[in-house]
Amino acid sequence: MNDLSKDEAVKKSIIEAAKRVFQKWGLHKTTMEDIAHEAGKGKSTLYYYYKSKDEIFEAMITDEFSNIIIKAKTSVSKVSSSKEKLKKYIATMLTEIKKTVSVYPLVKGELKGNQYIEKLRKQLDDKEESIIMEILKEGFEKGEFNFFNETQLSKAANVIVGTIRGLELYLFLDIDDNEKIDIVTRMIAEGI
Amino acid sequence: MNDLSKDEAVKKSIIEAAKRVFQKWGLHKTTMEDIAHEAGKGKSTLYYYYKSKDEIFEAMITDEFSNIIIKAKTSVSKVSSSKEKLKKYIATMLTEIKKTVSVYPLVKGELKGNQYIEKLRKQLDDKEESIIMEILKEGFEKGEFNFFNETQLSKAANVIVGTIRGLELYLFLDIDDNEKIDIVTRMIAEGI
DNA sequence: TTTCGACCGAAAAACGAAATTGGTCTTAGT
DNA sequence: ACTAAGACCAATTTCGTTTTTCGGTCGAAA
Repeated sequence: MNDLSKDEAVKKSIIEAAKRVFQKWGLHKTTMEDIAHEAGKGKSTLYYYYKSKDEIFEAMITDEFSNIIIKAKTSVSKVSSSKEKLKKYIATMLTEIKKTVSVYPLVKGELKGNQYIEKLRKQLDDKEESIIMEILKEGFEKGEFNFFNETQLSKAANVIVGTIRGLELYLFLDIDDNEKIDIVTRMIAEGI
Repeated sequence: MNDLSKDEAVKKSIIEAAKRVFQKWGLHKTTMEDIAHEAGKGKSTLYYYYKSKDEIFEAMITDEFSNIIIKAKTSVSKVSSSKEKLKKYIATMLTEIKKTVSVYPLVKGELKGNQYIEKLRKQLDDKEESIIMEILKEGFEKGEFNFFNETQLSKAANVIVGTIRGLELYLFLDIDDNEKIDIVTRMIAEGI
C-alpha cells in the first residue's frame, strides 16, 4: 500500500466515521471532535485531510450520492430500450434516495437556506441531469422519443430532474409508494 | 343589503386587508393590529368576524387558492379532450401558483414545520387531487387514458399532485419556464 | 509525513428582563 | 340586539448581556 492509497484510506475512514455521527446527530449538532473521536483521531488531524467541516460534509454527501448513482447505472444497464432505461433510472433514484435520506433524519431538515449547500445541491442536480440527458439523447437518436427536437432535450432533462426532486419530497410522506413509483415512471415514459 | 351579505362583505374586506399586509410583512411579522388598521377597524372587531389570526390566514390562503382554481377550471373548460384538459389544468396551476406565491415572498419561507399549515396544505392538495381525479375519470371512461385500471386512478391523481408540487418548488428557481411548462404538460399527458 | 494538545476568536447558547402580541372582557354607541 | 372599541391579561417573543462552545490554526513531537 503506497502513500497515496493509504492517504485515501484514511480519508475514507474519516468520512465513514462522519456518516455515522451525522446519522445520529445531524449536521449542526455534530462537532469536529465528535467526528474525530468516532474516527479514533485527534481533531486537528481531520484538518490535515480535509480543510473544513463543510468539506467533510460535502465529501460524505457526494459519496452517498455516488453510491446511489452506481446502483441506478447498474439497473439501467440491464435493459436495452431508452424508454426502459429512463424508467429504471427514475424508479431506482426514487427508491434509493428515499432509503438513504431516511437514515439521516436530522440532516434532512437542516438543508434549507444554506449558501454552500445550495451549491452542492445544484452540483448533484447537474450530475443527474447529465445522466438523464445521455439517456434522452440516445433515445432521441434511435427515434424512440419522437417529439422533442434536439434543443429541447436539455430542458426536458431539467424538467425530469425537477419532477424527481419534487416527488422525493412528496413521496417521503406516505408508505405505499411501490405502485406509485410504477405509475410515475410509466407516466413520464409513456404518458397518462 | 341584508345582514348576512353585509356580514360577508365585512369579512371579505378584512381578508383583502389581510392580503395586503401579509404581502408586505409576511405571516409572523404582521400583527392583528396591522390587519385591523389596514382594514380600518379595531383589533377586537376582527375577533367578532374571525376567531383567530390563524383563521384569517387560512381564509386568505383559501381565497387565493380558490381564485387560482377558478382560472384553472375556466381554461380547462375551453378544451374538449380529457388529455387537453389535463394539460391545461397543469399548465394553468403551475403558472398561476408561481405568480401568486411571488406576491408573498416572506410568507413563502414561513410555511415550514407548522402544525396547522400542514393540515391546510393537505386540504388544498386533496382539493386539487379531486379535480384531477375528475378529469382522469372522465378520460378513463372515454377510453382516452387506456392504461390505468380504475383503482389506480386515485393514485395517479396523487402522483400528479406530487409532480405539480415538486415543480412548483423547482420551477421557482428559474425564469425561462414557458417552454418548460409546455414540456412538462406534454410529458405527463403524452409521455416522453 | 502524520498526529496531537493547546490556544484563539467568532459564533452560538443561556438567561433574565422587558416589550409585544394574540386573545378576552367589559363597556359604549347605534 | 348588533357592532365596534379600548383596557386588560397571560403567554410568547425579543433584546441585551454573559458564558460556553466550536471551527479552525500553530507549533511541537513522534
